Amino acid sequence: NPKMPTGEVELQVDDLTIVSRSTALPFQLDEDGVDETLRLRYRWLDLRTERMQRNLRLRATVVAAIRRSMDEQGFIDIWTPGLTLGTPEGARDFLVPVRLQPGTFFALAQSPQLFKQALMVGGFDRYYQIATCFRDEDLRADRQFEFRQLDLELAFPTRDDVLEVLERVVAASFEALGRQPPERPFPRLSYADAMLRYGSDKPDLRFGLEIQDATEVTRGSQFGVFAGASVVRFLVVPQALSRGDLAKLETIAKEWGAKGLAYLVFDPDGQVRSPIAKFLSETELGALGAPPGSTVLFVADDVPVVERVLGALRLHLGKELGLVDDKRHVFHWILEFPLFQLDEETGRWTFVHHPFTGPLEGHEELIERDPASTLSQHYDLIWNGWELGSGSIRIHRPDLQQRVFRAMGMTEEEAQAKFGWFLTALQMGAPPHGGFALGLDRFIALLAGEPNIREITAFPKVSSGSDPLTGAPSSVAAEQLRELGIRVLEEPQ
RNA sequence: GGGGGCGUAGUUCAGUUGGUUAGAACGCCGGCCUGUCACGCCGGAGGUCGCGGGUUCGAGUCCCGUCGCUCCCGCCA
Repeated sequence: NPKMPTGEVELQVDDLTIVSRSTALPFQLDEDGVDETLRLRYRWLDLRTERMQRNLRLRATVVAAIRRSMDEQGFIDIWTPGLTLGTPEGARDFLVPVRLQPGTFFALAQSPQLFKQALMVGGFDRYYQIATCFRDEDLRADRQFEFRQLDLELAFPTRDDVLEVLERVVAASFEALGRQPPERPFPRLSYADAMLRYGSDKPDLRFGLEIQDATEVTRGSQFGVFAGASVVRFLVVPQALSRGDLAKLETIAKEWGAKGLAYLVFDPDGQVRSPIAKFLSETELGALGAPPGSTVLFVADDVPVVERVLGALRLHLGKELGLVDDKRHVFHWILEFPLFQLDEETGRWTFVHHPFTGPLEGHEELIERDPASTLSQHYDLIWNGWELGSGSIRIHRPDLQQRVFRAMGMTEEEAQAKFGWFLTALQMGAPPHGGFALGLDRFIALLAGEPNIREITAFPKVSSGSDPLTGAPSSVAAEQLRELGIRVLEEPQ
């Protein structure tokens, strides 16, 4: 049968020995759409499917290419501990009780961050590792308790040196799969620009539909909502939307925190449909630059709300109206994130990414004076709207590190208690350094065209955090707990 | 912690405005078939409609609760 790959092969059987028998299978391996829990419970069968074979082989190919690229670029692979010191900041730790010292706990590493910085002080000027990280937070399509990241750090790098390393790794991965690598260097966009034009710090740049600002035009508007808002921004949708479309969009806008969604529909015949048209002058209407056959969607509010809502609408419309070109692959960098953000619970300044991120050159003296305006040397790598990873040029001077801790309301004693060993390390001739962490699972899921990272993980957990294959997690024997000096207050259901 | 979606044979699904013995395909079991290749033909087994409660003469269908899965928000330095 010429239609089959092995259609020209014919075997003549002389002798047949059955070496292994099978019971009836719980599902058929050539069928799509089998319930995922069932697939995971019998993962050894699911792994036989073409999809899983393809995905895990793709994963191995990419990992091999990454290691080759890192090796060629002069990085050496060093392991850092999985069992380490817990940190109250950041993600929740997975805690591991310690038998030899009852009442104490290790935390499973959330990232090798401080260890890799210590490696820089230790004279390994190009380190990398495919590190397993653990975070006890709710699972998502793109998040598991444990995940792998390509973790790397360099001594004496410029920001562009770091970006170059990553761009080569991405290109090597594409090449290993026989694909055309994305054009380099990847486009770069400041955080401020990204928020202004796309309402997101990880915009999908496969389509335009940029957010525009009308605050200047509407400042003295007759329309009170516009006149009173901090900012008024809008999207010009290249379609005259129906009443039903607009109602749907308003629902979305409200879900994201907007009080309402003002619109102007410019019908193809030149008519304007809108409850607010009467408030707007010819000058105001003209300044929007919306042609017939389009719709203008306004959000007027404080800056964060406007950004969030229009960012969400832009993404929704991009998909809904088919503006996203699935064949395109857009990698880009977001640069110059703020260093601090206000913690709404405590009212204190806290770090945006982690407290070891260096301030942007020239922004050092803003740390105390104007935390909100202090920009950092942090950068994110984005692929089609997915955050693939992030990195920064770190703080390598102990005095600067202390100032950043202080700006976040941390006393010297607190800083010592939490990061004392690390501050001491910085005091002993730490070289300037910086690095990156690339989320391997997300990267590979995207390369494989899979909608979630379970599909590129051999034995993943489901979103409740349990493993349908082994049944983990489980309660443990009383004797085990006694040995650890632990008493359980809540029995499992 | 919050919001949306899903849950019916082993699997994927259908199941009318609530109505009699809950169906199909594939799989499974038995039989037949000496050129098959999604083999074919004949026959058969297989259901606590996720679970619990309620409304009703009557519930797969309506209501309440609960469990599981999933997507999202919060969270994820």
